[in-house]
This record gives sequence, structure tokens and C-alpha cells, in this order.
Amino acid sequence: MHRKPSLDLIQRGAAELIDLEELKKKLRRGKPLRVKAGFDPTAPDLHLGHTVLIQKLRHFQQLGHQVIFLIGDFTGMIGDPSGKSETRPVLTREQVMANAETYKRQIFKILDEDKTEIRFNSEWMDRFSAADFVTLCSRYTVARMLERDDFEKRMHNNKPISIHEFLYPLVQGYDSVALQADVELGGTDQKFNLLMGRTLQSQYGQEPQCILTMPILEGLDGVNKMSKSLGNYVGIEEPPADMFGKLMSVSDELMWRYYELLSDKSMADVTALRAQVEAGGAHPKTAKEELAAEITARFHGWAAAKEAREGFNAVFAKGGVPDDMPEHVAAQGETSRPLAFLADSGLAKSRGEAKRLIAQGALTVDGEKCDDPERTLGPGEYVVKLGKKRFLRLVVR
RNA sequence: GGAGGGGUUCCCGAGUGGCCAAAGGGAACAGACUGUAAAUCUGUCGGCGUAAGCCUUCGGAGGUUCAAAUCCUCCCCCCUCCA
Repeated sequence: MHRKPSLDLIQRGAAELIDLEELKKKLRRGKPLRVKAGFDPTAPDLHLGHTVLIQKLRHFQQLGHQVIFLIGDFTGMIGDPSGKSETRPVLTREQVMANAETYKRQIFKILDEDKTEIRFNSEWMDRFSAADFVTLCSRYTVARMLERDDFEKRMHNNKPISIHEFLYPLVQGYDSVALQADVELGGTDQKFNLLMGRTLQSQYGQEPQCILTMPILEGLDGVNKMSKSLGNYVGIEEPPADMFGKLMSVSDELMWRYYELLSDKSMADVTALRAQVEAGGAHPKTAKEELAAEITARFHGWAAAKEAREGFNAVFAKGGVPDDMPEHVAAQGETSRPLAFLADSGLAKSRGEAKRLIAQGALTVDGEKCDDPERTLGPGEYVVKLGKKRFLRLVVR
């Protein structure tokens, strides 16, 4: 049996598919599959890490399947044990709906709105009775629950596990029952939760879903996973210049990872490019620019991407200044001293930091290095640069 | 319920009365080198102040003392073993 192109697309970039034969069987029926992926109701600011998954959803849409974008507003009350254990504020109905709107605005840059169903798990969980919960809990054992690597690790490291955290995988799994999902997508860190869906579906008399895991995208630091709280992310609604710049700051090694997980280039092309760079036939910086441009264009269009690329090179390669930078107005005198305006404008966190940075030679005014924190500037307009990335248009009156 | 261990600056982690804004490491930031890459070297890394110095910080609240992260009391939280 030769592989179908549709299976190639589904598996492209995926970490793991459970189970290939089952999926083939489902596909053979010819009916559109119900493909589910769950999202946190509290984090409506999507970043590139999320897009790995969303693009996979798009692949399914391209193949004619039904995508269910599930917002876990009920599970949000629990907090996914996979992440850091933060106490989650309980969201009001209004907040959830507002976040859903934000999601829509963002995901429909990638997904086809007509082929996307947006659901909330509070739809069925709010009606779940205590008895229903007991039944649900009876479908799984503590021992198996503790097999989950996160729980296992925490047990081992003497870290607390609250009982309600056991409910998260159970509810997520039950969502698949309620939605009669054929396939569920998630990051590799979600594997346990995804498998729970399979188990519970069989327990509730349904055919188990297939699960497809996608690799977790490393953040800009190349070490931790991309996340907002770690500040190593690229938000998909960031201005083109920021998006491009952040992608350019990524290490060469990480660039290839991004190519693999974020680019639409075929893997063959990526491999060829990498070989060329490593052989010295192409400059890694150029390869990085190509990648940054492709991703920027995905969210802002090619014109904006081109502009961002040119701006980047003008500012950083040729030492120019960005087109738009924050503006700060100071009165001549006390507040037109570097120490004062750097802190007042927020360019530096405090006067102490401003002083230290100046002492280290990080301050440039109109291209001239300035090492005197007390030198008051006269009336006029100045371009202030602090360090490599911080710019300010200073107006002194 | 009983016994014991622990909560330190962004993170890890030293510190058991003054020399502690608090060792060391990591992260971060700045400078050099570059391609706003990596690696490396150097420096900075609570706030205010030109400075002397002052203020805030060591789970929380009180107390002892000239002086507390360090001692005492109560409280909160975490962990281990036993039940």
C-alpha cells in the first residue's frame, strides 16, 4: 500500500501519531474527521509556539476535515498541571467571551473560519453533576494517574500535587467524549492528557480518538519552551519590525529548528539550505532573514515583511535609527539630564540603572557617545540610543 | 493526629547577632569581538542621592537587643516519616 499525500501532510513535522492504522481506518470511511485541540482561556495572546499546532489544524482543514477549537474555560479553573502551578483566577463569563473574540481574531489569520467550530467545555461541564463526576473518576486509577511524568516528577521531588489537579486530565479527556472527537492535537507535553481522551472514549463506548502530538517550540533563548511568562516569545500580533527583529536575534542553531517547525518550506529545501550554509556557500544571516521574512509575512503580508527587513538592516547593519521609536518630552534643565530623561521616559528602569549604563558607555545621543549623566541637553530634538536595542526620540523644550 | 526538616534578593543556593543589600552559580543587561548568532573576555546586576549617606528587602505579624536574615512568641505555607 503506498502512502497517500494526505497522510504525509498530516504527519509533517509531527512528533508522534497514535495510531497510524487507526487513523487510516478513520480516513477510509471518507467522512470528514472531527479534529479537536484545546486552548487555555486565560492566554489569548498567541505566539509562534501556538502556531505550530494551529498550522497543523489548518493542514486538516486543507484536507476537508472539521476543526474544533476548544476553549477550556472550565478546565481553566483547575489549571493544567503540565505547566507551572500558578493559581488561576476564575474568569467571568464576560472575560471568557472577550478572550474568545481575541482568539478568533488571531487564529483566523491561519485557520479557515468557515471550517472551524469554536466550543467551550463549560457547555457540558457546567451541567456535570457530582454523580457524573464520581462516574468519571471511577474510570481511571490513581496508579495510572501517577504515571504521568509531571506527577511522577513532583512525587519524586517532594513537590505538592493537589487532588483537583487529577481532574484536569479527566475533564480534558471527557471533552473528547462530549465532542466525539476523531483526532486530538496537542504538544508533546500533552500526551498524557490526549491519551486520557482515548481511554475515556472507550470507557464511554466510543471509538478512541487518534492523537497527534507536535513538538514544543523552543523560545528565543533556545532553551526553554516558548512562553509568555518567560518572555522568550514572538507574539503573532506584534508589529512587523519587532517580529522580524526578534527572529533575527535567534541563534543559528535555533534557526534550523524554527525552519523545521514554522516554515512552509519543504523539509527537502530546508535541508538543502542548511547544507549550503554549513558548506560556506550561503551566509547564515541571510538564511535567518529569509526565515524572519517568511514568518513576518504570514501575519502582516509581504510588503510589511519587506519593510521590516529593510528597516532592520538600516538600523542594525548600518547603524541607523528605527522609523518609529517612543518619544519623550523634557524641559530644559533638571529633566534634560541623561540621568533624568532616561529614567523618566522608561528607557532605563531607574536612575541607578541609567547611571550604570552610562558608566558602561551604553548611551549615545545623536550618534555621539555620551558618558556624562549630568550633561543637560539644550532645546531641540535628539535621537537617544541606550545599549543596542533601546531607542528614544527626545524633545527638549 | 505524632515526630522531624524547610520557606533568603528574577531563579538555584550560601549565610545562625554587627565586617550583609546579603557568598557562589544561572539568567538578564552593558562594553569588546561580530552577523542585534554562538563562543569568549570585561563590567553591572534593590531604590533615592554628585557624594557621605539614607530608605526598602531574607514567608507574615509582634518582641528582645545599641544592633536581627540570624534570638524569642504567635501565625501562614511546603516537605519527609509514622498513623
